[in-house]
Amino acid sequence: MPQLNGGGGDDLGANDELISFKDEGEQEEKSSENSSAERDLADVKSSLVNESETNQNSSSDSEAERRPPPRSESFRDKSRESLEEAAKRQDGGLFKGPPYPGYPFIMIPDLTSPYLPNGSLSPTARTLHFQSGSTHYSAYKTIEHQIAIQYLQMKWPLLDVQAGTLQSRQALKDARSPSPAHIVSNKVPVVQHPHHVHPLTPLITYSNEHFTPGNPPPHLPADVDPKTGIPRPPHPPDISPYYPLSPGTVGQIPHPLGWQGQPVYPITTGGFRHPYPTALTVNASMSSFLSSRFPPHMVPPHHTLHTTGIPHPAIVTPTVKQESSQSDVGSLHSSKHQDSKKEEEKKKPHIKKPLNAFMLYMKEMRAKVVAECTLKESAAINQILGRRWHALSREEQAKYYELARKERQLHMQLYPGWSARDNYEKKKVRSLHTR
DNA sequence: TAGCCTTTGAAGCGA
DNA sequence: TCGCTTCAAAGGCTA
Repeated sequence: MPQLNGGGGDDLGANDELISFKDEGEQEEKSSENSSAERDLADVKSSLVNESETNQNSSSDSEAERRPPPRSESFRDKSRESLEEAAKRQDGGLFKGPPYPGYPFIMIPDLTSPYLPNGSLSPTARTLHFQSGSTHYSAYKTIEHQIAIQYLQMKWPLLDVQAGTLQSRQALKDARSPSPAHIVSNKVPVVQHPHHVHPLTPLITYSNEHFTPGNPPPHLPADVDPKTGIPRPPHPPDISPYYPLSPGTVGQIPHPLGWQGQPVYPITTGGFRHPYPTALTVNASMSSFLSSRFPPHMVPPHHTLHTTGIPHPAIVTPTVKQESSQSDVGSLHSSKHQDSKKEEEKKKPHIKKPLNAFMLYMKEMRAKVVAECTLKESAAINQILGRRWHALSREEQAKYYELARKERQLHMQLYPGWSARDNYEKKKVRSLHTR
């Protein structure tokens, strides 16, 4: 497993996956990623994925430059000309490039100076400094700092963390992703498009409302307010920006990214009986989160949101049971129904497995891939995402491994007795029948 | 309408 | 310990 600290960690991925990146040079990785959308789209559009293809014609130099040799994307090299032709065709129509300027490439922190005098990052500079490589990662003193910054960019893909560009992008954000905008304005979001809900929302919900629009650009100290210049408390190295709260302590922990000492986790403990002991503040962000993670009928109206009792995304209330109960109201009151209802009530809510690193990555990038191409089938999208996952640099992958690790840690804290076996056995019966 | 497809990673389980 | 299996998300597709 790759580790942020270089070894001995728990679960940052397979070493064999990352070894190949060590000698390939991340610069090529970045460059390849820049064009990965076109190639991915071309691949998918031409033939989705033909796993049976061989590497007989894989001697393309340009291809070798863009892709790590160990990752023999066998299907990629076949009919390269046709793929390029397909890409050209799509380039003129279907493929329009990333709809979000600088995203996801902006996720790559760069300490060079592609920024405009006002601190913003010119679109051209974004591309250029993206292609210039990632050697500046070393400028970050700690991986956690890096993750925190990247997290800000992940949380709001449309939000240019560079100070000064916020207004120019506000229109775009408002039009396509209300999350940054409404958080900025502290207004209640009206509609949260599922595709633009940040996939890491489950994590964010534990620390939402803390990322104000003036998040410092990566090249600025994270603890300085880019607007006011007021230094902010640095991120405590021992507290995760994603899971800083633990039962009983969350109320006293000011979020490291919080502003002017604002309590980030206002905790109300009264009457909380949910498996999640840490009462989560329900606000605009949470409302959006609920809308995206739960069926509409499960999402209470915003005005009824309470500061407690918010289910964790991992908890799936048996909606079918609820619907069936509602449909039976006033119709049947047989004892059989009542018995089954009691049994259902006794059943524990379905606690889902915590998402792994790739799942987190998929959730984040799915909307982008869908936006770049017209594909909507998850099977095809996942193929693209799987390849992009392998194309990620170690740092980028480590970011998701770290998120997944924290997700599991939180999951363990919230559900001490939960085991993957609980869900495993439920579907095992079905699988035995179907497979 | 349930299940499949497709991806990676975590976890469980049996040998 | 190793290898296999299941599940997590997602949405179109299929029987």
